[in-house]
Amino acid sequence: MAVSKISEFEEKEIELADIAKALSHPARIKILKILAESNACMCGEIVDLLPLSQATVSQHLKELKRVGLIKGDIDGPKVCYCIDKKIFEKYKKEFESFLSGINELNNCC
Amino acid sequence: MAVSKISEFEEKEIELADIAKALSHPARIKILKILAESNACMCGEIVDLLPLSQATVSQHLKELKRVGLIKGDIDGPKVCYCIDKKIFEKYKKEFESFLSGINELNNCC
DNA sequence: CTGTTTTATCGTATATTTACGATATACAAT
DNA sequence: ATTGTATATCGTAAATATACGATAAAACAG
Repeated sequence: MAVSKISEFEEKEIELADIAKALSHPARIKILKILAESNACMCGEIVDLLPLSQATVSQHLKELKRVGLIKGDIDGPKVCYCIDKKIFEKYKKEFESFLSGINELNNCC
Repeated sequence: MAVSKISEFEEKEIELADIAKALSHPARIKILKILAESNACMCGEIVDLLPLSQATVSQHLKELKRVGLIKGDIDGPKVCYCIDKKIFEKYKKEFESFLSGINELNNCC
């Protein structure tokens, strides 16, 4: 049991769910805010702004990288993370299109 | 270990992550689409449109109910599910506001 | 009351996520 | 070469999510 059935859904549904999954932890929401609103971008700076260990923050950064929302530029021994504008914009549009589609409802109750 | 640190984040970040979590499975994306685009709303009808068992679909409906995105009106032995327009609209706005805020970036790399 | 239909919940197995310490790696400076 | 700094990865423990069969509960039909 608990064999994943995700592959039995449509590509679009899987993608939307995957983007949502990347945003489904407050640490990852906060990381995106930090990258957007402050000048902080080094992994270490982000760690200092979160109530989590360096290893755990690194894992959250990896999840954001997995879906492409952020990318990391190596700068000597450090890594400068930033939002991938292009991919972020693409996902933002897809998500908003989904949400707007849901809003034109024919509610039966 | 694996003691949750979620309570150490800000209320807004927790809420956004929680909405995203509710949308983080293709079955739940599809359920919302079904409720919006078709006349189906009974639990049984939804089950017939998904590649999952009745018990599993019921669990996914419960998760969507948990955050308030849908509600279920009891109709005899059946339950008619529908999107809670008010809460959906509220969350939609919060999410879009978050996404737009991220878009005005001061990228350092 | 009995049987049928519909949905929720329980119990359970497995998979995935979250979290961290320890360690490895990669580079810069001395 | 050695030392220090920054980050990723490994190993592991605990928590949560996913999935389903079986069963319970609720409401109606006959």
